[in-house]
Amino acid sequence: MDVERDSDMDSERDSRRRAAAGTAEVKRPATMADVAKLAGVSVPTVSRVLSGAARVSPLKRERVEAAVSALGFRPSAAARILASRRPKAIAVVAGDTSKYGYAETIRGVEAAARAEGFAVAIIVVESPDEEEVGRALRLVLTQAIAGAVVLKFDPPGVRALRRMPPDLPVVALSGVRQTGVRQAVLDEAGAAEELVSHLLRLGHATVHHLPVPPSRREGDGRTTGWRRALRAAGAPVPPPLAATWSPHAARETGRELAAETDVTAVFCGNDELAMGVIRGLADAGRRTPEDVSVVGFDDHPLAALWTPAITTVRQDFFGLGERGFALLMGAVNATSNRRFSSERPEVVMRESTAPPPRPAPRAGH
Amino acid sequence: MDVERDSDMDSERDSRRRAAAGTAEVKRPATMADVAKLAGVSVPTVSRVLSGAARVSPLKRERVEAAVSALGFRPSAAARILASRRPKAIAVVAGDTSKYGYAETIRGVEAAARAEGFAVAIIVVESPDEEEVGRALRLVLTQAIAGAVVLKFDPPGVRALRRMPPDLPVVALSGVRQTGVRQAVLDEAGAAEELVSHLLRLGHATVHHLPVPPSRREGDGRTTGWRRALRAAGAPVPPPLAATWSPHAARETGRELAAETDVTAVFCGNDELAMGVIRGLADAGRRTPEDVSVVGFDDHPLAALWTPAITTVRQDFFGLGERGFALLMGAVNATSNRRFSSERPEVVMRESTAPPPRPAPRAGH
DNA sequence: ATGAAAGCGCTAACAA
DNA sequence: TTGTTAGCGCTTTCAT
Repeated sequence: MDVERDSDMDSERDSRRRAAAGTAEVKRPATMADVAKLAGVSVPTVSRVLSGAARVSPLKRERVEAAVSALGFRPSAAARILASRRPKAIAVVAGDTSKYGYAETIRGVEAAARAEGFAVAIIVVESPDEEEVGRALRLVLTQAIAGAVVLKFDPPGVRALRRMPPDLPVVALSGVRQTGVRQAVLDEAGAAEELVSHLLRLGHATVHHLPVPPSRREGDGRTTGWRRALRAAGAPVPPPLAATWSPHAARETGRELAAETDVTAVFCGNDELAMGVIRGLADAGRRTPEDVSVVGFDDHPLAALWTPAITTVRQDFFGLGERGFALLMGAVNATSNRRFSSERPEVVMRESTAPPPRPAPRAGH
Repeated sequence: MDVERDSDMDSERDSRRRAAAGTAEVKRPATMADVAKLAGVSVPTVSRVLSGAARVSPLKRERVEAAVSALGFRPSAAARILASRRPKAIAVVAGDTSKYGYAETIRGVEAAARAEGFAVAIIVVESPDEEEVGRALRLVLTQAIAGAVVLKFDPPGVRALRRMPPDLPVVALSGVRQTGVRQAVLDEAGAAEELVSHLLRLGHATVHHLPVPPSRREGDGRTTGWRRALRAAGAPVPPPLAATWSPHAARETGRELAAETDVTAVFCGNDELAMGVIRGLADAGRRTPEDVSVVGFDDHPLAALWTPAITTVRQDFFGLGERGFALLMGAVNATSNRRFSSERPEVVMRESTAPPPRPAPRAGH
């Protein structure tokens, strides 16, 4: 393994820096009192300089700044929060952090938070079990935070949201509207309905649905929109396929679907599932979109690169995260009492959809 | 948009809960003193019950617990940290959070941290600019944290690491060994060398390289391993292609590569780039692996699903994150002075590699 | 504009 | 086992 050459001195350099910072005292980190003494001012004056709140004479300000850098002083976050009662961090509670939608949403929250000087603490809730949710919540509550954003994308998120203490400012992020809770949403149902309607208009007799694991018994917004589109068109509503987050399971599903020649269109709960289905279909010799149309959801960064490029719904997860943070700040600073923010995702037509191979019995209107 | 039915009462329920928690006082959150008074014990006893540190008589313990839940008491994290000097959070500093390797690494850190009761604060450093790095660092340092894990995957990470204060426990995570800093690594160079050697043994005269944007001038571990393999085999070392993180740019590169019939093998800095290259090659009518072999790096979850399934190197980013956290805890608790942890990623053979179309002029050794 | 005094809400020593 | 006494290192009145 290659070793960086320019860094051999790092540890030595560190200890030198450490010694320089120590100045008079032994090893205890410098406090504001140390700075005040060295600068010949009072502690509150140091505080004023550092927080920039009140006006301080240029002379003292200068001496304070000099003392700060001489001592390598860094204020204690804990003391600051305790005294001011204004934590500069929020928590994000999520069932996952790695999957595309989750990761992008968190990225959006983080970017918005960082712009306001807030850090974002991540707490994942792995399962909806009572115990696991409790553990996660306890972890959230032992942090010094101003509020929390809960990703209500899945059962763990739903459970966690339900158990958030009522006096902590909370914002829920999801695809389904819910009253009573401050929340930002993406109108998934509307977009799903539009996407499925498009398939129906292409002439498909119906559209099958492979959902992602739903956050609610009734199914999530995507499933709702799918059902709505079918009903509106008078098309039969086939039972949803077995929900999964795994593209590999979806590939298996695709192979099985290949045998059923009456399925000509599949609406997948997300793009990764669509990729799996397309691959499974191909394994079994059925082509997309010539034999079977397949659509996804989310506009995963690789959806446009897939063969064929996947028709999908672009979800602005990053923006969802940003809106969630904004809502939370409104609550934290009591600067706004907006409780709801919604955006409509946009259908993106690509190559994975086409009319069914043979005119379907009851073609679209 | 559909609205959840069971939640219409939420806000009303909340206010009821709030009122119940308020009991005697107005709206100030309950403190330990309140609990102590109600339970008829001293404040330290309450503390003992809550932290479980010292033994408390069953009677008092019970009364304390009753008081706690009656008041809906939750200890102040800030006060706790200030008094105990033991923050229960760490920071992760990263140039990105969404890309596969980053997201998985963070997930690993978070999981390990959560198991120890630590929260993970994410701070992203968007660019290596002096100013941006300073901003991010300031944000890190205004948090009450026990230490930090820095993802040294890119220039922002490298810069941030360099500027971490010497008295904060820090662990670097990367693919390249560096002395002087506590770090966990993946031996990317070794694995890359193995992968490229495999291509050479297949009969390719040389292997071209499309790097990800490197963290160092000399190139990262992947590039180093590639060069080493070529040199060891006496193969020519072509100039690396233009580095990028974008699969779409890689697609363009693939299209261009299609014109150069002497390139028969391409080693991509990660799987997403490999996907782009394969797609671009296909756009131009060249097939993988019949005409051109393409390999990636990381074992992205979609690499096995791609057509053709991509030969790559499986990187255990999650494990990297876990190891990083463990190293950090060793430093924080002064319980271990291990400073280095390395794992060797594993080559995964799949379908995107084959011998070159025509026997190359100087076939493998 | 500046300093003195008084906490913020908890944990850590210490004594009992 | 329990209570008393001191802080932890800041920010916030409140004088001046």
